[in-house]
Amino acid sequence: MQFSLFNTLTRSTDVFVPIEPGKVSFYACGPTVYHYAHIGNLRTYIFEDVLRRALEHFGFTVQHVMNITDVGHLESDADAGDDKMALASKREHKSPWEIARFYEEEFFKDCEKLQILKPSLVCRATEHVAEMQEMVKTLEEKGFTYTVDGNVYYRIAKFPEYAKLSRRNLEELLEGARVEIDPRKEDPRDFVLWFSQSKFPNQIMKWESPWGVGFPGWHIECSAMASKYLGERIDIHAGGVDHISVHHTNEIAQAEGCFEHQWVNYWMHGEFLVVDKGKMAKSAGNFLTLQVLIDEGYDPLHYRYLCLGAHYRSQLFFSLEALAGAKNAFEALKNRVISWKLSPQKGNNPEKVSLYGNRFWQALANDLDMPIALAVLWEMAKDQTLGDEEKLRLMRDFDKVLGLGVDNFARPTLPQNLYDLVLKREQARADKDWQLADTLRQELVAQGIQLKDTPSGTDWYYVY
RNA sequence: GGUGCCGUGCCCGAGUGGUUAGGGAGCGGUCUGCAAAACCGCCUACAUCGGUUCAAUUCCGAUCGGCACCUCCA
Repeated sequence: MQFSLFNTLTRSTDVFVPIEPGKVSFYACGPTVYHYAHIGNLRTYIFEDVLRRALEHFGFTVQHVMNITDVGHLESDADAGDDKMALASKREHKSPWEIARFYEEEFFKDCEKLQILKPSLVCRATEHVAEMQEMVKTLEEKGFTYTVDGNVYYRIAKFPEYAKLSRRNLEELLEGARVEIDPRKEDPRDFVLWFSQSKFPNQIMKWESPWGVGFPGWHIECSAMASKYLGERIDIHAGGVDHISVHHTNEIAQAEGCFEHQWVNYWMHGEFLVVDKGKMAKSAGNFLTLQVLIDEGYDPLHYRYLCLGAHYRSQLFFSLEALAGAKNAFEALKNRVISWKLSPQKGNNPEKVSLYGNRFWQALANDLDMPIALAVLWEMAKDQTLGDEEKLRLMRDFDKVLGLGVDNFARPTLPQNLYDLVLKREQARADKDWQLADTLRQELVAQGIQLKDTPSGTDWYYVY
């Protein structure tokens, strides 16, 4: 099966061919850890997780590296009132390092709840400042930089392919520049590799450097760490669409300036989660964390399921109504799977089984077309010519990329007092005391337990 | 202001030049002691206006609307 992916670099869906047969080097831009991740951020990590799982299914050994940006935005004098968490942390008298570590841990807790596989390797920017400085030095030696007042700038003019990923022309960038221009720059489009003269004079995180005491520019960490762990040639580099025109463009300029050859073969970008007022952002009002959804009574996997329903390159319109729909679908699917587990009919339809398997994986192989894959999954689940055992086998296979935790789906065990009620009602039914039976059922419903009378006995499940 | 993407039924969301994915919600039926689940059926679509075509939701153009990027940002 040919596995194809949409490559931002070529703007086309290309057959994936790794540099080294059977192996994939995969770098995913990680979180900036001075705040909780919001569900928009998490959508991107779910996309990357599906990508990684799909690669593994198709037989590749994936070396998945993710950075933690724990420097760069931790100025002690953040824009007043803008970053509530930073202010809160300040009140708690935590250092930037403590803040960073705290949110890094929170981030991975969220990922775990969403069943996002942990990267093979996680690297922190603060622990790789030396590597970044080395890269800046190399760029300096090759003439890609200039230094003014201790700030080292990347000279865009020296890298003609600068716009190859964003496909913007440089004049447009100039015209569009709406931010204040650093007068030290030769060209407004140049960017900083090392700051010794920050616009944030109270920066707490500082390092010695050949250019002065300061801190690295926003983009150098990814170039330096990705290259350190994955080499000078990388198969896949992924992130959010917002990174195309600045962050990844600058990463390319840095890395390819150093190596003098193509750095990354496939660039992949996940689209945004959007809400009424636009993309989810840190402005108050549309900033939802996973915990908020949990507090609203949702399982993190409901959110994962919601994300799986949309293609990663399409914006997803988030609403609680949409999430509720995902929740209902997920719970219904879960209950089906549990019923397959409880009374597995063998079934004997190997042709159909392999057909469904092929269609599902074919969809994934077509640039991770998860919406189509889910449609195949539902068709399979409702196919009465398949046995439960066959369906379960397919679901377990599909779950390798869905990551919904099919193996964990189980009929809940009831607390003794509720189980006693179930038994009591069964006795009432046997006695044909329908009134008592219905009363008992209502009591259980009030406790969130829905009963299901079947020819082989009474079954139960939680209603959410 | 510049650039790009998008506008699908109550909601989320695929897709295709002609036979209308999938899920959720709703409605009706079968089943059930009654339910629930399941199954069957129904219900709402392709922003607007032109054009190309035997035929357009699908191609082209315009308009309106939304979003994103150009600036830290998933």
